[in-house]
Amino acid sequence: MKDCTLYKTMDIIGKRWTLCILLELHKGNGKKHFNELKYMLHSITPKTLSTRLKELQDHGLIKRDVESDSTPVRCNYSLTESGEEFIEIISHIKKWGLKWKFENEICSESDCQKCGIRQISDPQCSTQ
Amino acid sequence: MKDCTLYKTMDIIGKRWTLCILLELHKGNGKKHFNELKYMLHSITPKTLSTRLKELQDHGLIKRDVESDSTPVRCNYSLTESGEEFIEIISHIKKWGLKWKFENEICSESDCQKCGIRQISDPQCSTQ
DNA sequence: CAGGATCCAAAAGGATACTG
DNA sequence: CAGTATCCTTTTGGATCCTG
Repeated sequence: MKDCTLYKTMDIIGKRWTLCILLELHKGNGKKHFNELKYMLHSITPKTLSTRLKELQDHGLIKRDVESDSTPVRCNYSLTESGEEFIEIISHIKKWGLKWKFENEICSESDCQKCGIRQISDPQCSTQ
Repeated sequence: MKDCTLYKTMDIIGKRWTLCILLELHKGNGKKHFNELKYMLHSITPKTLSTRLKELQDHGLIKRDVESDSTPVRCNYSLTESGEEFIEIISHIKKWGLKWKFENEICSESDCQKCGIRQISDPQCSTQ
């Protein structure tokens, strides 16, 4: 049971802050620095952020680019292709949550400003 | 951030064993007893199983029916409509996991006998 | 700026025994 | 049979300080 694709996947994306980080990277223009992420996810500690970023890199959902010509060092984090595709799953979860009343006044909006995920409006798999 | 539909939903379904339980209920004919589940998820403890079942009931994904004419008491657990629909999300997660190589030899099969989820074969949202 | 190191608190979950 | 109670281990993540 534990070596099933599903559970492997859930082990990666089921952890606290992971979805927040993916969404934060999805919302922006595509690149964010460490402290920028720390600021957006205002109650995350650097240790936890660092851990999550490393996990997501290891599993190929995000990538880390160092600006070579900057002092001090700056690192750009962005979603990879698999990371972007994962956002679709998050959309489905949101759609399900909205349908079955796991909602609040903000996420009931079709385009939630907080989580940056646009609600899927048709029954097909929109690529939003 | 924390009161978003997404995070509420993830709080419910992101916990260890939860997906296993939903899948176990999905695989069967629709009804399973407590000890039956405990046996299928062989390393789960009754405490954890009890906790998860209660959570899932509270959130409406499963229902619990007591067989009134039995001694000792027997309880049937089964998926509700929202629970069944959630299985579709699990299918999407599996599809994503397979595409991006979070796989093993078993779950690579289009119909995984272990997790009971048939891989979605077309790009649309199959209701499997 | 981007983290690593250390210490600590809280929570989740397992083992085992017991009960209506 | 279907859990509950108790105890305990492991995991997780937060706080804080430090560094290349």
